[in-house]
Amino acid sequence: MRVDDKKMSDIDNIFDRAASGKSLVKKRETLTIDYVPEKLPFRDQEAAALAQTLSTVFKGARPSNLLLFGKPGTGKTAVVKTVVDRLVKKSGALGITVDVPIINAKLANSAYKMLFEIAEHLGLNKEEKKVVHFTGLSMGEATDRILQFIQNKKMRVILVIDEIDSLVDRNGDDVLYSFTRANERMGKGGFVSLIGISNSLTFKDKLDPRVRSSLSEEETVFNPYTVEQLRQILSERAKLAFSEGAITDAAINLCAAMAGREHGDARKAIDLLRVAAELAEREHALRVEEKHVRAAQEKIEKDTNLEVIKNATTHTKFVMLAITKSKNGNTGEVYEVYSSLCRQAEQEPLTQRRVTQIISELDQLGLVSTDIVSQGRYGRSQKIKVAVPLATVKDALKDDPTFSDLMSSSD
DNA sequence: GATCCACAGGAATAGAAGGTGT
DNA sequence: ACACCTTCTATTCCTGTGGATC
Repeated sequence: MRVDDKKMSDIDNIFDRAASGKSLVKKRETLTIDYVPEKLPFRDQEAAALAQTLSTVFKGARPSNLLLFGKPGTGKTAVVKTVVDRLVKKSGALGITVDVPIINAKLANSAYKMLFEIAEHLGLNKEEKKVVHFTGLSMGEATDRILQFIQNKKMRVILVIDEIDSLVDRNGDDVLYSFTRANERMGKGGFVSLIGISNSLTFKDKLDPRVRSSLSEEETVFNPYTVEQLRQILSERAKLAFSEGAITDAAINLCAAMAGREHGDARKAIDLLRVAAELAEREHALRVEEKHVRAAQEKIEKDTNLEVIKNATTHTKFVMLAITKSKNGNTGEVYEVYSSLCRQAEQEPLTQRRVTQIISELDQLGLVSTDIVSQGRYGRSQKIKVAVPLATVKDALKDDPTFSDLMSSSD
């Protein structure tokens, strides 16, 4: 009876809210990462410096290459986006055409796909037939075609490569070398400037010295936001996003504090805010409170982990399961458990070498934690532990038919 | 102190998948 | 039709090593 009452009143609440046209969030898009506010608080200096560098383009010259450093969520991409936006508008007004493709190297997933995206942005594939496809050509060939195109059209290009460190990790700096060298080969009229955005401060060490000096003609470091700065950013954003009184100050403060605990990550702070709002709306709360923020934190973590495990290859899943099932978690034991799981599922186990590699991949993703311990005479091994709740692993694996038997068979 | 375990993790390479130009 | 491209997964072969036990 009571349950029914509660359900009825819930339904009433939904109707009431809908009827009064009131919901917690009034402008949802302002809570996404893609949304870039008009003015970025606490980043005036950096924006001005960037604008200064790029302004060279209006004098008809090539702006210096530029490297931006900073931890995730410190506003690097946002600053670039706002400045570039203004630049493009201004150049339109002045009748100077500047092309500013913004490419995310990490999302592109490979150097080749990145080149393909650059080609798309610059319109190579619209102008002529068959210029750069998404595979098949050699890297050098694809790069040459892009540069040739720029040269022929005398284009002014400021190429922004976000997460440039992941590009270099995967493919080395050959592509960057070609782009930095391009200007020497290019006649008058056209040019390419590079703006690299890097999360890693040690990124420069991985570069060939020639590329390094050329790429970082200028550089800017973005420092993490302080908790107080995060709080201000959030409350400003909340004013835009939420209806009057739909979120408590305490909730905002908590978001700021949680995101600040890591390294002043504004992206994370805003993610928290958005998910907290979603959770609050789902339970038809009158406003977003601290408990929603806490729940949001858990949900975000769980969702990303869930996603990663679900999309892993079968053997990676086997390894993950083997780690949860192994007792003391050293490599030999995990491999034993893994092999027997494979046999149960009638699959050929991979070599140990490959399994250690998979384990270190899992480690990098933060799904497991490893610790190298030496037991003297008894060898040297890793101690591997799962770093996510067991329930998350089970949740992720239960949809995969290969694992349904294994999961139910023991514990 | 020397030894020696039980691995860690680098290097080279293969081959399949999804493509290219000529 | 054929040589050749990149990327990803996986294998083979290999050298390196921290510290408890001899």
